[in-house]
Amino acid sequence: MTASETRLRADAQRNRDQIVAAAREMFAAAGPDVPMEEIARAAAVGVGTLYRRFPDREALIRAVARESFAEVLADARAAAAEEPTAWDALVRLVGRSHQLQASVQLALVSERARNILEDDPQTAAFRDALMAELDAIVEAAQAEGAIRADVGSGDVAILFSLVLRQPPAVVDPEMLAFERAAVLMLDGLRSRPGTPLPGRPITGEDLRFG
Amino acid sequence: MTASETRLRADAQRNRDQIVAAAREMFAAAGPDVPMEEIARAAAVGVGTLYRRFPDREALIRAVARESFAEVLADARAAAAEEPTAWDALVRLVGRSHQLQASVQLALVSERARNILEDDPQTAAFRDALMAELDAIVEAAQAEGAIRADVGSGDVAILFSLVLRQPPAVVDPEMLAFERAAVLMLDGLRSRPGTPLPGRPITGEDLRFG
Amino acid sequence: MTASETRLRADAQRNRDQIVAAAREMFAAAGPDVPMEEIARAAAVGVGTLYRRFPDREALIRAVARESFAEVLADARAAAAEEPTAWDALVRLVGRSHQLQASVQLALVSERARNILEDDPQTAAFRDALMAELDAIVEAAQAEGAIRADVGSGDVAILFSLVLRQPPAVVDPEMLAFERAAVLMLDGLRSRPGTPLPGRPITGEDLRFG
Amino acid sequence: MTASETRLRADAQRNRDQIVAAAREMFAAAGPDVPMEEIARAAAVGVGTLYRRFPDREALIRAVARESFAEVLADARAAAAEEPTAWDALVRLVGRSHQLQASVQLALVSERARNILEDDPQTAAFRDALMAELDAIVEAAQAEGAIRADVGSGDVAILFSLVLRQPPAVVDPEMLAFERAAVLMLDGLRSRPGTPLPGRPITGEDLRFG
DNA sequence: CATGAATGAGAGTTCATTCAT
DNA sequence: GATGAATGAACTCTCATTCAT
Repeated sequence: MTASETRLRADAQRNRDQIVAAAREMFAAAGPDVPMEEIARAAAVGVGTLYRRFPDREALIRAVARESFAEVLADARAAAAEEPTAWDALVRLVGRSHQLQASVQLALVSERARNILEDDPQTAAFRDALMAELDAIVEAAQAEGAIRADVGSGDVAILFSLVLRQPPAVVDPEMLAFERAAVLMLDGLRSRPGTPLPGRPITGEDLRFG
Repeated sequence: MTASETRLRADAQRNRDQIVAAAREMFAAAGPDVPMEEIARAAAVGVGTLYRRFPDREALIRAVARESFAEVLADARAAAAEEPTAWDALVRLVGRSHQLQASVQLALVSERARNILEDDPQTAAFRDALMAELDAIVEAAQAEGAIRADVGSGDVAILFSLVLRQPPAVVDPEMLAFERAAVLMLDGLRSRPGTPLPGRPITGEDLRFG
Repeated sequence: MTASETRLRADAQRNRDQIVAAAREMFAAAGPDVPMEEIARAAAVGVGTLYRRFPDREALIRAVARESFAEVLADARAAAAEEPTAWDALVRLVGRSHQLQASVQLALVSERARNILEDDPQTAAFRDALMAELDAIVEAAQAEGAIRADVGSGDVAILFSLVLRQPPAVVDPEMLAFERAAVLMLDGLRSRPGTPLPGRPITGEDLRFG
Repeated sequence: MTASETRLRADAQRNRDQIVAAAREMFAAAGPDVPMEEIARAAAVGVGTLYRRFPDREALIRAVARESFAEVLADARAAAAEEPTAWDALVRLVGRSHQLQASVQLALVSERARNILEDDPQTAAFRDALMAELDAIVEAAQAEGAIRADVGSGDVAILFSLVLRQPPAVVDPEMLAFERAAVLMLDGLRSRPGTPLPGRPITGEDLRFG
């Protein structure tokens, strides 16, 4: 999708997609240090092919992050457009946990990945767009009176990032533990006489730098 | 302190302590894969000494986890004993975030560490004791009418584990972002007409197995 | 031009020529191990094309060496025919340093290339013809009384090969360092009461085998 | 011998020496790209040991070059001190061809090695000392009337570097081909009505930079 | 006991060569 | 015929672990 990437041959494109998909899963499952060879195997290609497409691990991480971010962004826009209220949009976004994981993993959890993505303009662009979307939703939700006025979109983003991290996998999914946690967090955001918060609302801007 | 470890000579004990302390910091800072040699260097001992005390990396991880868990457990007991209400005890526990991090990191975040600790009876014992303590606190808080009745101590543990993970380090600490998130979560637990939760309360028992 | 190479289509021939020319430059500049892909790129063809024409690196090395030797041979013949004295022919040959480099590089400096060329009859034929030419020139120069009688054409060839190797590139070309070295060596060959030489004259024959 | 290298344990020192010796031979025989594993095998150590002592190939190249240069320098000083005339000292130096090879190989022939050594202050220091020694010898030889006045020590260094390069190995050593070439070159330097040289004498200074 | 040297397996990366388009 | 994609072997370098000093 980059300007600098000319159209690939059909089979090459298929391989590329398989690689990114495999990497995405393996990064989510085992962190950004999984052996390249395993990623290649999972994508059913040789290592050489992987390296032809992505000069090094960093390039692959960037590619995965971009794709993930793009999906999340699309999701956020769809939620804002389709849900009747901003609050409903927020609820829907949290519900997407599974799809958000890979990106959140990479973007926020791993030290290494963070450093890499920090310098990637494309990722930065996606993140900015995503924060802009969230800004709008949060503001609208506050106008609706649905969530407390003393939080900013940065606060919401952080809460989201917390619930959406790779679940410890220690809990039986049938137990809906994370769904419950999400509801509890949303309830904490609700517009009601709550405990006063320390500091000042965290904005999207506040999350821009490390 | 293990039964299997006979009393060490004073200097040997000092070495052991330095090693665990160094390992704890480095695990927290750089994950459970930091080179053993670096840990040794940080502890000002040779690798040989490290290996004499801990036969392999797993043993070291277990030792660090045990120590961290022991501190958290002591903390929880102190909170229960010293705070006027169970709710205050909960608030105090969340506030301890910084001290909890290392253990939570190891115990919950890293896939690898999780697998190792899963089979360690000592760690299991600490975890059980900790969950028992939390059970009591949560129950008392519910009796006080401080938190909603439809949550279990497992729900609370999960919420805690979420806020206590290694913070993304992307946010200026002056901004108090994590303190704010903690308050929002606690507010979600408050006894008030909240959104109905899916599933059933998660108990401490529910967290026992993967 | 080989018997085994049937006449190529015009464009194929152009490709072949570009490849050899590119290889020649890159071998001279970066040794006989330059990536095949880079040679292909420099020749503005795909690797596949390169491999269609030259089954492997050795074949390409041979082709470059043959072409270079052919040029040197032509040069030597022209010098012998056109210069008034044999001595002048020798001087002119040394002066050709630049054009000789690529071939000398490949033929004499790189261990690997030497081994490859050793078994190539075409290269051997060129070398033999070249030595024959040099034989004649040296003999004539001795008859002229221009150079000492106690050297053979093999001695002269070795001296030439020394000055003609890839210059260390450490010296400013404006300084004429290699031109000066060439003159000094030629002066050493001059017919004058010189230091007696050890051993016996080296002939062209003597250089035939490794 | 570096200030930064604390005294090694006896066995470690022995290994280190074996490694440098092995590397020296293999570099001379097969260029600066020989597989590290082969060097290790030749030195009868594991690769790990090699890498513990020399963090990467460049460090090893530097070590070999330093050692070689040091020997050459000692040799030059001894020659200047022990030989009756400066001319004899020059003759003796050229005769050392075999011992000079490795250093000359590394320092002057391989593009790669040159780049590495260019930035190494120790190597630079050795080279400067060596050039100073040669300066003195050449000047003395000119005062003796033994060599022509229109050459500088840089000219002599270049001539030396030419004869001392790795001999093509194509010639039977019994034939004394290189000894003969050396004599021819020395004869070219002799003080006699010779061909006028182009440019101006090359000094040691002139060789300092690329 | 402590130390740090040595080992060797394995991960990342490059490139010659083959082959589908 | 030409192209550039894919493969896999080879090489460099790192690090857990063992062992001589």
